[in-house]
Amino acid sequence: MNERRPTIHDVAARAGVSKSLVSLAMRGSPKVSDASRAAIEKAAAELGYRPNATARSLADSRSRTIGVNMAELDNPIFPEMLGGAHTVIRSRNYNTMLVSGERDPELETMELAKLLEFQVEGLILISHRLPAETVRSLADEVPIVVLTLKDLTGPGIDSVVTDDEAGTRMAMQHLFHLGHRDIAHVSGGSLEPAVVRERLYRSEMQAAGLGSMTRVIEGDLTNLGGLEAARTLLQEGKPPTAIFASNDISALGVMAACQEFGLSIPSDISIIGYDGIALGALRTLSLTTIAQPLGLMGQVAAQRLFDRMAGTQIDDRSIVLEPELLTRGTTAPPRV
Amino acid sequence: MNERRPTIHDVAARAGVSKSLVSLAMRGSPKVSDASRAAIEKAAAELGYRPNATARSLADSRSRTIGVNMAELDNPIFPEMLGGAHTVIRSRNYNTMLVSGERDPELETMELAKLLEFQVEGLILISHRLPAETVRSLADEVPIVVLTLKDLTGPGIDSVVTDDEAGTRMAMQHLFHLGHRDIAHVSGGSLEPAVVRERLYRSEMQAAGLGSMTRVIEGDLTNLGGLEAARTLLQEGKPPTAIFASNDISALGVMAACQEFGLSIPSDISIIGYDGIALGALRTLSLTTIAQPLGLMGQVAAQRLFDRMAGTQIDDRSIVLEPELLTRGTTAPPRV
DNA sequence: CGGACTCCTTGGAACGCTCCAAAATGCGCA
DNA sequence: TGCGCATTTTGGAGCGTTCCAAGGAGTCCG
Repeated sequence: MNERRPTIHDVAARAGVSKSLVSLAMRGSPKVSDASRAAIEKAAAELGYRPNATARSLADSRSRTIGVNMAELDNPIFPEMLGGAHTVIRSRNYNTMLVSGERDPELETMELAKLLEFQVEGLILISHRLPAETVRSLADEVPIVVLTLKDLTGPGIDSVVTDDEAGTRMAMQHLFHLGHRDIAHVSGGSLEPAVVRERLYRSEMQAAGLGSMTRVIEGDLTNLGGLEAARTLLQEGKPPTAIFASNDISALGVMAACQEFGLSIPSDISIIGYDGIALGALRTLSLTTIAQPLGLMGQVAAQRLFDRMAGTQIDDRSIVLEPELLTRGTTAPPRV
Repeated sequence: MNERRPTIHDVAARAGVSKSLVSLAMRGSPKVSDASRAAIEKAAAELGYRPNATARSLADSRSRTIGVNMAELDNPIFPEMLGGAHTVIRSRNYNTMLVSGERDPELETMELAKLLEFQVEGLILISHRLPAETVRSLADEVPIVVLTLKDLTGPGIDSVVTDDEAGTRMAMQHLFHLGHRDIAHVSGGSLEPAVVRERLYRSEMQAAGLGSMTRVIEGDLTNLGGLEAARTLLQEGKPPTAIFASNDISALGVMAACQEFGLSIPSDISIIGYDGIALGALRTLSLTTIAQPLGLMGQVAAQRLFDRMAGTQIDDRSIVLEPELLTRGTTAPPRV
């Protein structure tokens, strides 16, 4: 490796100008004469000069960095959102500092603290397990956008979500239109989106006069959880004609269980998921689902963050995007 | 947001000591008296003091940050590797700065330049599209570990790969043992691992006296590529009894094509992939594959990087990990 | 030819921390 | 009581930038 990296001083010396002028030239200021600019660029190139972003951050107290927290890697919706956010961040010439709390609130708090020490100018929480209070106190130091959870509000906190009520309604209507009446739900635990989906499942069943057929089996949004929930359900006796799973990953588990029980999809049983993970489009799976615009959510989150950072006085709010029904191969009319 | 963040001076003033002592205390130096330490901690807590990592980096010229490049997000092997690397980086109390070149060498070069400006102490290239020369010149400034490509060597460059020759041999032996002789290969383009896998497929066929049955259809490591390659193959006439795909994602495409052609897996046709993506374990898919220890590869890469950064004089080399056959549901003896 | 401008260019003071040499303090013991 | 030594504490000089007020060099015009 190198001895020492050349600094702005070295460039200045070599170009025969002052460090201040080099600083201006490096930032493309229009008030540098063509002659000086040329000399500086030449010197910089010869020395292999690279500006030191750390020093720059310190001097102008702008880190040009956004912190992103992603609690879990095993559900692909999060990397997809990350991709969207990342694109916007890069296009603004900012950097992304990524941390992961691994679902452990304490670890997560520490990781976020590190981000703040690095002076990130904004925070995107792609998924988190923090108490609302902690998030609020962080928001006191830096603007925050929370993805997928809208229950969290407060000064300096925005959220980006999709309309889970509408989405669930679309899922149920899709099944109703196909002629299903005996529809079970594999739920997803106590996190907000799962709760909403379960609630809407129930109310839609009720509204369709199918209150008595309502069946909810506890899942946990994982593949295995879906598998086991569906096994439990199918062991009980007469299978429903359709299952609405709280997310795609668990829907895939449900599919596996159905296959184990010799049910063919969609002729014996229809399955619909929620999320729209890229994976579900694989021809092998072809999962009907309610798609959230995952990449877009990430983009919108990042954009919102930049607006906020720009200081535009804007209200704290949830940005609600619309989900979309993707009819693929796992749903069909019930057998008559 | 806040007016101004408290600095070490504010803490010093409030605790009635010098800034130097606060600096020592904050870093847990043993030479601070208990009384001072208590006073400092109290003051810091009251002010909500947070050390400024940027200033610290500048002062001791250590950024405590590792840069990671991930060219593409759509093959899940990369996020899995990222997860492994991330864990190690965090455990060393370092931060991860993530960039993505989106398969565009020019963009990628710019992104990496930004990382260097941020004074990252090491670089992990989880996937990249850079000319070898560019990588070598980067390695002049900072240690680099390259994942999945071993053709790249040079001072300061290490790589972490799995033994693709052994892996491919395992795949072929697995099929041979099951009794397959008519085995086709869906290849993966010109990147190194795919080339090796294709070469070994050919030589294994040859060695088994099946040179005349060798059939390679051009794929591109994507799902769609696999789908189309397999369609082409199956249209040709008599299908092989087994297909070895260059990676899992394309193997899933191959599966879809087989289903389209009414072939059931594994009774009519066996399929084996390569990579061991988590997804392949989903019960719905149950893809037999040669697993690379993806998370471990990321961990090893990060560890290697830290060794290198510690200045231990070590040879540049490829670290080669062993792949493993995961026999799942897509392979079986051929129909007799 | 001098003043008023405009354009460029400059040195020094931040930014918030670490490092270092040196000063202050405290303690044991002769 | 005083000296030596170990333990604490301190101010100042960086780290590589940006920012700013001010200085120099031309240029134009009366």
